[in-house]
Amino acid sequence: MPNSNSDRKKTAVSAAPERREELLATAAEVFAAQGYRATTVRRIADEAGMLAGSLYYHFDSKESMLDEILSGFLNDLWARYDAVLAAGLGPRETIEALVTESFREIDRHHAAVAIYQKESKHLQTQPRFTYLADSQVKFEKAWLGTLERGVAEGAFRADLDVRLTYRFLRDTVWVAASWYRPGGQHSPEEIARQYLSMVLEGITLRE
Amino acid sequence: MPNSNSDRKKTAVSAAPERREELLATAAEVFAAQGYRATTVRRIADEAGMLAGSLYYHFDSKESMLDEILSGFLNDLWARYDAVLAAGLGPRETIEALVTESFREIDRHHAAVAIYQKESKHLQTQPRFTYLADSQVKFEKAWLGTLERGVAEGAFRADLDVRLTYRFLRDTVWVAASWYRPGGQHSPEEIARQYLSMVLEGITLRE
Amino acid sequence: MPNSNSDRKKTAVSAAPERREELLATAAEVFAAQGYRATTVRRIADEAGMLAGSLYYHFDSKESMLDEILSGFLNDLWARYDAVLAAGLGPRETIEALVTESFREIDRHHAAVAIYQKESKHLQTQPRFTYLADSQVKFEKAWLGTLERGVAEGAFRADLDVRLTYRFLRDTVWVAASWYRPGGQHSPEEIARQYLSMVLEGITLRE
Amino acid sequence: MPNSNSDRKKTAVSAAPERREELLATAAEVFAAQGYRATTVRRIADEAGMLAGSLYYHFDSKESMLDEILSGFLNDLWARYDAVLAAGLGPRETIEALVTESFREIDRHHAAVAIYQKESKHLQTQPRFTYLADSQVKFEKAWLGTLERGVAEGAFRADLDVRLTYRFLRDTVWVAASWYRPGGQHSPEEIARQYLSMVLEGITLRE
DNA sequence: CATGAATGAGAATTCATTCAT
DNA sequence: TATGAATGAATTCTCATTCAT
Repeated sequence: MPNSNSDRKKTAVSAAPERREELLATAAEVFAAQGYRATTVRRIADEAGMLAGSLYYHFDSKESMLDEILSGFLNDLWARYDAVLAAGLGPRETIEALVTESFREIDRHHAAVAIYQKESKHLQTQPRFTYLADSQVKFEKAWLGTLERGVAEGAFRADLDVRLTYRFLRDTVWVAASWYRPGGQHSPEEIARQYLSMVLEGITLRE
Repeated sequence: MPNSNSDRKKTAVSAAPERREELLATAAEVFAAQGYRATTVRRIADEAGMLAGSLYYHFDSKESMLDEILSGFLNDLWARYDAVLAAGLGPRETIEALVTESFREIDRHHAAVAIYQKESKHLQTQPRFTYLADSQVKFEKAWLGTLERGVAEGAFRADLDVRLTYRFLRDTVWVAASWYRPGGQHSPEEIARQYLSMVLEGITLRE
Repeated sequence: MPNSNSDRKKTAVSAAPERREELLATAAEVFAAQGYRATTVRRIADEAGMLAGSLYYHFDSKESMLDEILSGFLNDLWARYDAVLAAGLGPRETIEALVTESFREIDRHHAAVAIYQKESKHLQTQPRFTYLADSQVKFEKAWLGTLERGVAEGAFRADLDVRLTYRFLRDTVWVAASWYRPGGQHSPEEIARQYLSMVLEGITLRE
Repeated sequence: MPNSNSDRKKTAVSAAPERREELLATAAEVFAAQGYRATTVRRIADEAGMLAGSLYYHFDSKESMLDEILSGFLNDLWARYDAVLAAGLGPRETIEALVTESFREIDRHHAAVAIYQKESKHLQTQPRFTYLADSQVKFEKAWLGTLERGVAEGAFRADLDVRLTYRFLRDTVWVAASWYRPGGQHSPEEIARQYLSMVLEGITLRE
């Protein structure tokens, strides 16, 4: 598990875990909309209908809210990725499954993903968030490995720079969190299908 | 014109424009690395070898530095996009040219592009930065229009959602700013070529 | 209504109004003694026994403290002036009542009056303080009108320039705030009596 | 002489004394309009058509400009007051002459007088400006003395508090600087005449 | 004489956080 | 659990002043 923070130090009271979740969801929404730094604790409290100080009954810092949001998302993500990777699929099918799971994660945790996109790069440098870097390494291993396997097995083109392709795929998928809104026109699966079609076949028409 | 701020209100002094540019480049680098909010004016000054207060001889606020960085980038971008759009190319060639110019812009203004990526969404709501929204509208018109023309003329597949394809392309290109470093292994043109190949032909191998 | 600011935008919190009043009184005292600009927020906080930042729990800016002080004074003043003007007195009695009420206001709000004297002229130009100008217009209407009525009815001399007389009276009264200290030798009523005697009868001895 | 600063330490260059006077006049105007503290050196320089730093060729500080303005005014004032006091006039004539000279001073130095009104009280506490306090003492001696002499000789009413009357007269005269504009409708002498008439005879009509 | 570019000492303000109630 | 009131450190910005050119 990349996120050592999942075994939470008993922050404040362990009580009413639903309230925590509610508050975290609220916080995630605001972090995603305004950026972590630009978000004041007071703003989150407003949104939650309480005073800023009251949040400290539930969490011990603004940073720990962020931590919990991000590690919650990554835990969930890896549970699903690991299942895919353990399934023994071929390279193309693995990519398809990973992309689909990713869009489902965006659907489930869209605020967390948006935060992850924006903040992860410079958070990684802080000790508390090294699990972000760990996750990225593992992520790269999974995707790059699959692509290389695909090239070796003749499923994917050999004339493309694999690292470039990896980045292309990775960004392409996650950046969708910036515009995706759950409950919109397309289901995650439908978006995944279209994305995969573009990525795998290209947008050029052929007869 | 998306960036009405190009006709700059005579900020502090019109002064030595090279110094301004230097300072803006420094600021852009730091903003890109740490995020706009997380960047302190003092940090920029340190990087520039002066005291925080001294920056205010050249700019009248941290925000106006950001403004100048973003509008400078967008002005430049639109000059090139407009040239492409005025060239009367076919849809596929237009897309190729736009993608190539975009990677060249990432090369020239990589810090500005990174900032744009991270901050533009919530900056758009501030009156001072409405030109960001204007630019985005114009941007969408140019790309979406070209894609639609391509579908109509049989250059691009008709079975894909065009808006989705547009977002896919757009994100695909710009997000590269997050990892691109000028002077790296690949030239902007080389990256553009690979990206275009993926996007146009897909990554699947065919005989 | 001259002081549109009386319907206060819910500043920080509506909170314990006594604390606010205490703090405002402290602030007014310091503003009056040192001048608004020369007064630091830190000085007010010191005087109030708290840290500078803590003041911002109660007020959202130094300026809003000033605003509240001045509009509080003017609200009070106009309540009393309006009562006098509605009482249907003759010109001389009206002048006597206005002068007396004015000295009572100086007694009640001596710091606010001193601030008003020093700062009102250049504050009027700021949008937030237009009510100062409005008040002055209303003020002039009340006093000038009464003087003119007095001249018309033969109560006051006709050979004096009425506007000059108005300014003379107005300044004469308010400038007293610069030396008046509540609880001093003379009551406001006693001072009013002497001032009225000078203004109405002159200082020359006659048999 | 109360203003020991008239024998100026050779500030910067003694050169071009007309330029100094011009600059001081400009500074005085701005100080009077915005208040000393609220006036920035940059604003004065703007008004004078130069850059802020350039002022320091002429003066060694913002404070020394203020000093020069105030002491210039007081020197001039006392030259005239002393002449009046030395003329051996009766109390009423002395008062008349002092009032008239005062309004002439307001005409000549209206900005300086306005500044004096606003700032003198708290400047007095600074060592550099003790001459303001000295002047006030001398001033009180001259006016109070004349009033007392007038009461003793039967020229003025004995039923008024002399100190109150003194303050009344003093304030009444100087405060006029806040609205007086040279070149306006009334000459200083005309204003003096009306003021004296009010103060001496009162504003009540008598047959 | 004047400019341009800085300095450095505050100033107001923000905000995460604490804590007694 | 939540509130109200504060703390204190940091942050942006201001401005008088300096000084080499």
